[in-house]
Amino acid sequence: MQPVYEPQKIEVKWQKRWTDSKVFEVEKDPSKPKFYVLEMYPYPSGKLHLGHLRNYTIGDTFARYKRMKGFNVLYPMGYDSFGLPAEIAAIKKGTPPEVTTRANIASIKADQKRIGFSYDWRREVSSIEEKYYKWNQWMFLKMYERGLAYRKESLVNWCPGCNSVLANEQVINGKCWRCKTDVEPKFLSQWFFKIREYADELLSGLDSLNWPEKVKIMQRNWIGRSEGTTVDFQVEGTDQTLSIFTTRVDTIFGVTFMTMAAEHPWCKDWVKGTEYEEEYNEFYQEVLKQDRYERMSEETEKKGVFLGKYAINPLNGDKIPIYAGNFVIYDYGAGAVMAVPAHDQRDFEFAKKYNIPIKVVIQPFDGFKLNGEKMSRAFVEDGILDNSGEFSGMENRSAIKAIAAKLQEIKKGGPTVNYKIRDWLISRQRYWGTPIPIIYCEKCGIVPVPYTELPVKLPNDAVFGKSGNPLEHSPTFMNVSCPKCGGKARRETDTMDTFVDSSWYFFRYTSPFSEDVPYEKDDVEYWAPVDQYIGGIEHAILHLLYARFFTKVSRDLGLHSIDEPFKALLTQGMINKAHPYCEYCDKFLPAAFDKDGKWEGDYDPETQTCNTCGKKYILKSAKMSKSLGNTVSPKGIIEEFGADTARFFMMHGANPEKELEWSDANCSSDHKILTRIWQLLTQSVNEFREIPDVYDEFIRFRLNRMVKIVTENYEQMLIRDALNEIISFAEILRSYAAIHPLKSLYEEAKEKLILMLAPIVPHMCEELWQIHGHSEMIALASWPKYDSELISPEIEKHWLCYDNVVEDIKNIQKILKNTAKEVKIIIAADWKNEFMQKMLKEVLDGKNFGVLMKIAMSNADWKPYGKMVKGFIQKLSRNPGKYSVPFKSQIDEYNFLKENSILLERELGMKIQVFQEEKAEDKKKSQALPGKPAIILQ
RNA sequence: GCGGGGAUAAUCAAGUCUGGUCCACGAUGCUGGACUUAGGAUCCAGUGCAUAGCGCCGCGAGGGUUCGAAGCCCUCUCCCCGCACCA
Repeated sequence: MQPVYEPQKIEVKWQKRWTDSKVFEVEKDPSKPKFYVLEMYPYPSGKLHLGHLRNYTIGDTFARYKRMKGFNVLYPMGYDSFGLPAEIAAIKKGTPPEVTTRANIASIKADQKRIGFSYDWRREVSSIEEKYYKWNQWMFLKMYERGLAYRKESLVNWCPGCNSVLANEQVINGKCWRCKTDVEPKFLSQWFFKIREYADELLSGLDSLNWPEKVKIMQRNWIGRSEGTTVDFQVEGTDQTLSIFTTRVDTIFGVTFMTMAAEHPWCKDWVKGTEYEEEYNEFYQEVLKQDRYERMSEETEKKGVFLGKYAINPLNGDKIPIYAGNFVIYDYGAGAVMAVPAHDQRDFEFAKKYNIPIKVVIQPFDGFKLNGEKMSRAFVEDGILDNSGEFSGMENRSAIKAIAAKLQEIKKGGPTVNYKIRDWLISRQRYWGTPIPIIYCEKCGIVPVPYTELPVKLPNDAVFGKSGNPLEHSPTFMNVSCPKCGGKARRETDTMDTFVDSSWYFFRYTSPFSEDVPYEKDDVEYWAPVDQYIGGIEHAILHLLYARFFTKVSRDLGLHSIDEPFKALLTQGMINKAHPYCEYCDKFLPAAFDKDGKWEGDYDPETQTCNTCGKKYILKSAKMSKSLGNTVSPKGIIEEFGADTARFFMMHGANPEKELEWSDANCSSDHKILTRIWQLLTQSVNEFREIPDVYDEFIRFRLNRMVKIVTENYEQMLIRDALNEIISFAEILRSYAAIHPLKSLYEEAKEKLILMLAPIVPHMCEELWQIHGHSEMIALASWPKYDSELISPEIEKHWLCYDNVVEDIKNIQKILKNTAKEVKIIIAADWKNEFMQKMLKEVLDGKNFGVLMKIAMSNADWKPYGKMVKGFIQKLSRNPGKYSVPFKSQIDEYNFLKENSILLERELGMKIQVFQEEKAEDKKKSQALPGKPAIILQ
């Protein structure tokens, strides 16, 4: 009896066998090629969602494929388990963060196991474990020793929602990346990692990576390398020098004022006790109050106040007034800019507002002379230097180099490279993170915790819900004695950004049990770098930049010799779902239910109307989100159809990098497809053939072609394309099964089909593999090879010709309403074959109609068919690509179709006769072309 | 504003790099049929127009290159994403 497809049963069974037999547990083995597949480890927020399911299914499919290809595959999983949500839960519900977190990990892990991912679970890493975060602290101390970790007071991003500061990378459009609250500027003393020190290498390293270009561009822009010149402006009456950065040093003779960031500490000093103090203070307060990102917007009016000081232009000695302005960024460059109103639009507007002179120093190439007083906007294009001392008359591009050289010569600056990226602020005023291993001693100041005292553990007596960091309310944590002098001291209460945790976890996987070092060098150097990393685009800058930085730092600490952590990166597409959208209100209509399950959405599903305006809504693709209420739970799919269907849907819906549209209909149809394949592969064939048949050749051709295409697609992670090829071969195999197949070939085809599917639907394939008599698991079976001789372009052409004949016959049958019972196939005359082959060459050679006719008519064999020849040449020259000659000669074509007429009869259920044109009598015979025989239905 | 990616049949979506059996993969939906008491089950077929097949139309709009364009080039329209006073 044919076994029934029972996913719930077989899936759990095979999951247990995989665990029991430890098939996915790997050790380093220098004799085998390694492959490291990794998905971004999740924040355990409770439940696995479809995005996770997709991410891990992509990775698991690829890992399983690489394993079958003979690689020693490292494929681990872990949890990015520190972070704010657990702490918020502690404040709201009183449950300690650790309890919430561990419960969430257990829940998400159970879901992952039920889907059957092939992780080496022994290597699980969780950042909340002391044995893990100890090494965060160790790294911090190493970086502190090297000056790569430092504490500084500066203007930072404060998120009132999280009650903590954020790194620049974590501020998206002025809002917190996590909770979307508007961030505020604050002056605070905080810990930083000196990522700028590595800016150049982080930039150049991108070139070697097999990453999406988009992500590389985003990182390049973020790092923001800019070549320019530093110019030292002495501040008159002080010993201070403003070393400003400019990319337009060619305009230096046109500087008529300087602008400082209002926050710059010098501003306050300069105005102290002067007539400018009051005005400045007012201005400063206004700037501070302004929303930081509103202030940055280009529309905001440019404002400033004079500070009562002057700077000296190092090249011409001009005395230039210094202003504080609201548009200068404090932590880019020197926090001050030289202003050239004639050649910079922003400076121009500022100068107009405050009546500052406009001095033209670059004149257009076209000879038109600009006049500073009459200009209505700045002239920012290239031109010839004017009013610029010894540089006047120079073309401005070359003047940049000349002036920079001059500045260098007189020791007032010179060529400089500047970066937009700022150091990584890692302090967080939160409990649930890695404590920063620093002690503040009343006498000794900042004292690092000795290595022997690591880890600095999180205390159990922290109180949640009070204002500020819970660690401040833990006396056992706070109060310590100084490791140096033994005196009274207190601990740093800031914890580290959780992005520190995720910056090296991929190395820990390679060496999860090491105790004296973060990871063993041997292990890392065997397994790393990650060969294929898979995750969301949202980390294009954040995690992917920090991890690269950490890799370079740890390399320089001698921990390993790897430059880049992730060789190849795949960013998976979003998951969307068609959702009600009101065109009149111009918004998506959220779905919602109240506590008792009563409908509370913004639309009426019965009448398909919008609740606001009452008009009909349309369905539009929307990103799955809690706020729209259009999420789908993987659990539901697994309960209804099984894990393999869930996986199959994820892989079949779209290629990994593309957006995937969720649809219930597609999901159940995918389950049908799987069930059909199961039936095909488990049905018994009653009668086999002994004698080979032409159809066997066709099957052999399609089988080998399928293996080739599928292999190539898997290799490029085009899993959907691979799957489509598999499905279409399954249909061919079904028709083969129906015609008493050759036993050996049929079995071979079935097994290869199972092998091709195994990475995607592993449980079903293990079961099928066993049903086919294998005692070894398919998880470790080897990937089949294909015979490229069987899929030569020539053979492909032959079968294409066959397909065309079938299609043509079906076409005519359709028109005749299936009344014909017999088919005559007439193969084009031999001269036509030769004619087409030769003339095709001439046409592609670019000869025109007249010449072609002359050539053809000079051939005695073709001359008798003058009229026909003319028609052919006309057709040929219109589009030669449409005509190909699949067979060497008429007789080859005849034999091929004659042999395959049995197949045609089977496929079409009609009697087939094949003739040569020369021996046929029907009028239509003249229509026959090589590879396209004339067809007559009767 | 700058940078990147798109627009393909009723819908989702492949093909675009490397122009030529593309009368555009695959799936959904729809239509018809088979099996049926019935089916939202299963299976088969069809799904631009024309037609005893070889033709025509068609890949956002318009133009161009070519023997030949969904693909290459130019112009335009619209959509998405990232950055955004960076001196």
